Amino acid sequence: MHDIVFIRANPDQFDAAMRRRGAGSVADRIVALDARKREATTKIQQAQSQRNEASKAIGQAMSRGDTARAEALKAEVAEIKASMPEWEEAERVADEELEAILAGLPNVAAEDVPEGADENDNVEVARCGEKREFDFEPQEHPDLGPALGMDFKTGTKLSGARFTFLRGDIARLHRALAQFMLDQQTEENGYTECNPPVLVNDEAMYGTDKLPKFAEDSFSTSVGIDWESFDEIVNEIMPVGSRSELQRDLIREKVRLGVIENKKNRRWLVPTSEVSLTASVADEILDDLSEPVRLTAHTLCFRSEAGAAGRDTRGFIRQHQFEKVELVSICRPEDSEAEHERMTKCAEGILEALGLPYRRMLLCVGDMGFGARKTYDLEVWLPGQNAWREISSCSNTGDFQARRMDTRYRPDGEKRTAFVHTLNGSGLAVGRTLVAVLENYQNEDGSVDIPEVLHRYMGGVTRLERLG
RNA sequence: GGAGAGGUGGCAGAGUGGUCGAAUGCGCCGCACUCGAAAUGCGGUAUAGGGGCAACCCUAUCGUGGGUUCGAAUCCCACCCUCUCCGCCA
Repeated sequence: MHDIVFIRANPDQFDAAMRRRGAGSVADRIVALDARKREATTKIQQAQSQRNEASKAIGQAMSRGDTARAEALKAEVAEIKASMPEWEEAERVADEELEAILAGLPNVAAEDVPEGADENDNVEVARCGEKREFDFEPQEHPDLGPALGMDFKTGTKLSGARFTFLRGDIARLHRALAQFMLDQQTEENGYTECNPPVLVNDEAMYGTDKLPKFAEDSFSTSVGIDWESFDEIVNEIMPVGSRSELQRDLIREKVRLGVIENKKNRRWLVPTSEVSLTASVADEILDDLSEPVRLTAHTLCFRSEAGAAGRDTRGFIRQHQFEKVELVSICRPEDSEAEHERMTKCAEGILEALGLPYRRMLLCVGDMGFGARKTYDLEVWLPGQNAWREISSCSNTGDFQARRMDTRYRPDGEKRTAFVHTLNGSGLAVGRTLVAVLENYQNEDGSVDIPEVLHRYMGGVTRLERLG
């Protein structure tokens, strides 16, 4: 969410920033709506002020027993109030449109974010670790995995495409990775371990900029069936006189199957625990931010992958359900750049401990997410695919989410409040890390060595062997 | 799911139609007393929006959204949340 006061004062600068992010020029429209809204607000407030004064006088007249005076004043108030609905409507209309426009605009990119259209324009800023020399042709994980218990067939049988069933030691290795990541982030890097809900309400999703624009990317849930709204829906589709019992039953069945959505008890499956962790401070005024609030959680994440039809359909890279250890920081504006660097290092530390080669990419404006000011992606080397693949994304959102969530702090010694900055990063995506371990630590016979740091989580198992 | 109770400032808690942004207590800040501290006394202590160079003024906010009324923390409706008991459940 953007600062309307800033847009009002710097419309050209704002337009330039939005054009940079591929949004059109909107400042004129915003400023006009804002002016119209404030005009209406002022009119309403003036009327309210007069009404309040007159009402007070009526109270005084009544207590004196001067009913004639009271009646005269009542007539006066009626006149004052007559003009209000019109202005209230004008305010509502302007405000709704203004909100709709503002909620759909991406964050302003930081100045040091490179220009560019897509991932090809991202800039490599660092590379770490040595690519392993293979004396055989390394396999891709979808070829390697099934013999080790990565069962794509059963996943598909249960849930459809993009679901996988892990069985045996590979399932344990997956858990070990998550445990290790969580331990490192809490023990070494000072993050507080959290275990948040993964089913959240609209407010949490809106505050972390997943709504309203990206509703299609997440799964939503509902509880039971709201039969009262059902009747409304049925009447809308088909007025009472015109429908047969059969048609009514069909509609009823559609509601039951969720074809017609029941919004009443809706909750969202989080696409990332960034949503739960960040929104945990929504509506708060934080007292002390001299040290950033650092939160981490290992949770399931759910994504519809609506925009990725056909991409990465093979393998474990892009699943509807996956696990991730998330890092979130809440800090003062002056600390967020340093915190962004620190957070990225915390994510990199996992790759280094696992001995996985990676590179750090600074995303160009065209490839950045909606809410980000600046983003680093970490890409891990996959020798089987002979490619770098994203395994972490660390973003500074500045005050963009804080404004949506209304999260503030009190700067030292000041009476006023100011918006915090929020940052989020993966430390790391667990499933993709499993893929990286498989491809980087594979042996010619199809077994996979388990990195040393994971041994203490594996109960004596040091290698994944082919099953049966 | 059934029955009941309730949601008021940082916290506790009063307030059932008018001068209530809201008593009182606690906490916090300042001042006085004191060598210093405690105790005591006095004063202050919400957020947001709009207007003004400023002092300051206006408006809104008592879970949320509607409604009744000249006027709503107070009355009515819907929703959300919390607690207690019963039922069910990992």
